[in-house]
Amino acid sequence: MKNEIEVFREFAREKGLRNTPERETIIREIFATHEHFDVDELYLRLKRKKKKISKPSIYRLIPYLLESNLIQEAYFEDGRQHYEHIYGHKPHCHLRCLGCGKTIEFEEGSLKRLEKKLAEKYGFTIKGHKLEVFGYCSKCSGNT
Amino acid sequence: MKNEIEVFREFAREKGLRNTPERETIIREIFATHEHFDVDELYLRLKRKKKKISKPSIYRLIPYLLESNLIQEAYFEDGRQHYEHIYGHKPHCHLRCLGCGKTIEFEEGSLKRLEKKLAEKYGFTIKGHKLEVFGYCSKCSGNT
DNA sequence: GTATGTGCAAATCATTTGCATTCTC
DNA sequence: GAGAATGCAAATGATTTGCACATAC
Repeated sequence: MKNEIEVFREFAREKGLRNTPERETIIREIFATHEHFDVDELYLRLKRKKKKISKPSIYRLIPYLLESNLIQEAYFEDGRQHYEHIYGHKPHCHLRCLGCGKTIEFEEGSLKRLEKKLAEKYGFTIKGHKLEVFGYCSKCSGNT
Repeated sequence: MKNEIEVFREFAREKGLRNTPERETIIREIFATHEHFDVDELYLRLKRKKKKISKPSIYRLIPYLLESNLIQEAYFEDGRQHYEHIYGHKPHCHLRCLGCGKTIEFEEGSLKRLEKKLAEKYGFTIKGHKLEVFGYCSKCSGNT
């Protein structure tokens, strides 16, 4: 299987975009951990590693990463959009604690069937879904 | 069944908040149509009806409307959070067209079972879920 | 009477944009 | 060499906050 850098190179070639060391650095950092990220966090991670990448470069890259399905939006919180890398991962949903923010990923096969059903019923071409379940984890239960 | 105004009055009393004509006007306007709304849209709707309500008053009320389960977040789009009133409605999910923004609401009973399963497996107290399915409607299919 | 809510104007903060320079293809 | 991408600084725009005045309880 191609790795994420190769995927982006190919995507860029097909789209007439250019590949740059900055873009490869950003992509490598995104895939370096399993963590979700927001732009500011990612920027700081890069800064800590002495990579001189500006925030606008990150912001300008994100639409392409979404389009090439390397990442997807995970959730919007505290006024910031959070993303996660999905290339090479099974599709999954999120269970989030409203107290401490802890996030658990889980798979849910039944949504495939649901997508098919909706496609037929409403004539949609389905591109994806986003399911978030929220509540309080065992530690936070009772605090609210 | 109590109406939305009564629900808020009771919520306010229990919380030690105050009820004001401005707040009732906002709540009435939210429930006046079935449409989803964002703060700016709601503000303009009120303005059109010659109601002098400021945006900060809307922003300050929203957390309480969420807490009292009169509204919930629907989706985040174009840099703005969109809400919908849910009091008196069955829980539902959204099917959104990435092309024209058209939104269809549908019910999905299987998520109740999923919630129960997650609660047991991870020890969570589940408060709710948000499922969005996206794709292209029949009109927009093929344009992308 | 007191604490809370309101409107206004100003502040904040994530994201976007203009622009001169640099770099890919 | 032309068109894209970069970094910087400035602009944008949603949301929040400070404050003086008004008002609900």
